[in-house]
Amino acid sequence: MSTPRARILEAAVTAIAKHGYYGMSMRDLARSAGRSPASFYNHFRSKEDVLFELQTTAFRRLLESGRQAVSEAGDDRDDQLMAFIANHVTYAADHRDVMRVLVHEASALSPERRAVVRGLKEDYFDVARAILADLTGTDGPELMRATYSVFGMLNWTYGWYAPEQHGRPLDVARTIHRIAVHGLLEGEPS
Amino acid sequence: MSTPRARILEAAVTAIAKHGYYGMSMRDLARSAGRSPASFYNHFRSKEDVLFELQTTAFRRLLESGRQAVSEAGDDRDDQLMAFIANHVTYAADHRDVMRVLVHEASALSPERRAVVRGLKEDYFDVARAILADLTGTDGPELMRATYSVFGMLNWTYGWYAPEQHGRPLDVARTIHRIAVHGLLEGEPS
DNA sequence: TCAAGGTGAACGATCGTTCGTTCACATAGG
DNA sequence: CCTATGTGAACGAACGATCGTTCACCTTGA
Repeated sequence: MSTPRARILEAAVTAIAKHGYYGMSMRDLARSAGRSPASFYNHFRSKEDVLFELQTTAFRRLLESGRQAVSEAGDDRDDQLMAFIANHVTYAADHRDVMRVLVHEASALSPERRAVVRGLKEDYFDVARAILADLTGTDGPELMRATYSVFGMLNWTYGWYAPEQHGRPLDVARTIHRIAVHGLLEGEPS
Repeated sequence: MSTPRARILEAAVTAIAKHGYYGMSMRDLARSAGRSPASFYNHFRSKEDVLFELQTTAFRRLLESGRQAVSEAGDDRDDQLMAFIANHVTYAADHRDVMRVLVHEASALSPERRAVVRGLKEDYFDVARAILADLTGTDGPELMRATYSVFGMLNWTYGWYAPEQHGRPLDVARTIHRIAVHGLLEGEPS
């Protein structure tokens, strides 16, 4: 069963990912969701509400599954990092349009709502930062640069990953984890 | 001296980076550039022309400076990679709005123009891929995953780098280069 | 019979763009 | 040294189209 709300959200993810928030018209969205533009307003109060709901629910899901994956990975920091990376890459591969909306369309929200999303983003960031802090023993700007760099590898995947060319999501996760921990030259003399 | 075209392009970069291509109105752009909306059309044929010119000139500049940096780095692959990374990070730090437009706004162009930009992107990608291929001895999907991951670290910088918090651009470049080559655990027992 | 959810039409606003005109200035003819 | 003519760039106003949203009304299932 799919409620009207769910159908609209689903169509909105696709449309926003393709054309951007401002590039998606309500008429296009309604047509994709199989209803009239007017019907939309029986389920949402405004266009911005849809974007906000998309971003918050997706981020909460990602945050929650990330925390759970880490907690199930045991005490080894390396395993925890791999679990975090694998969860993120798998989620991104399964919800590419959602990831694109998360990365691209934060600035279209009102300041208050943008702050909510930013808060979720920081919570998620801190999960990885804590692991990397223990793993590397660094802190301060160097820890921040390293954490952001790892997130760079993770967040960029939505833009290039194609299953038929780049292997399974877990292959991508392993590559990223290996680079993060050992670099490209693992096992070779430097 | 700044020509009218240059002033418009400058204002457009800022406006598109802030609101997105569809979110930037011609009236806002004209006001930021200190002229009327009508005057704009004495210098450009359409709104899309501005985006296209922005993306192509910026990408060509980045591509050219990247190639030059690599060619000046000598024969050592590791030095070449560092030169490529440093050039990219420095450019991104000096032109953050441009980088945001490059990363976010490719889909607003017509298919033909999008293909042109994609071609530049692939040329730039290949510069790094060639270095990484020699450096790691890998190829195929694993090489692709690794190259994309390095680009992830690079392209993500525009979103988080703040000079007052994260050191100089060269510090960021060194962190990324170190992770790419040796990983986070350089010098430590694994 | 009555709410819940659907719709076409229309709202005012704003979109990218064009139009007709004016202004500043450069060049050339006498 | 004037004046005439041409030109590039500026402008306010307006174009038709489309924007997000609302309204009055219709259908439908309990």
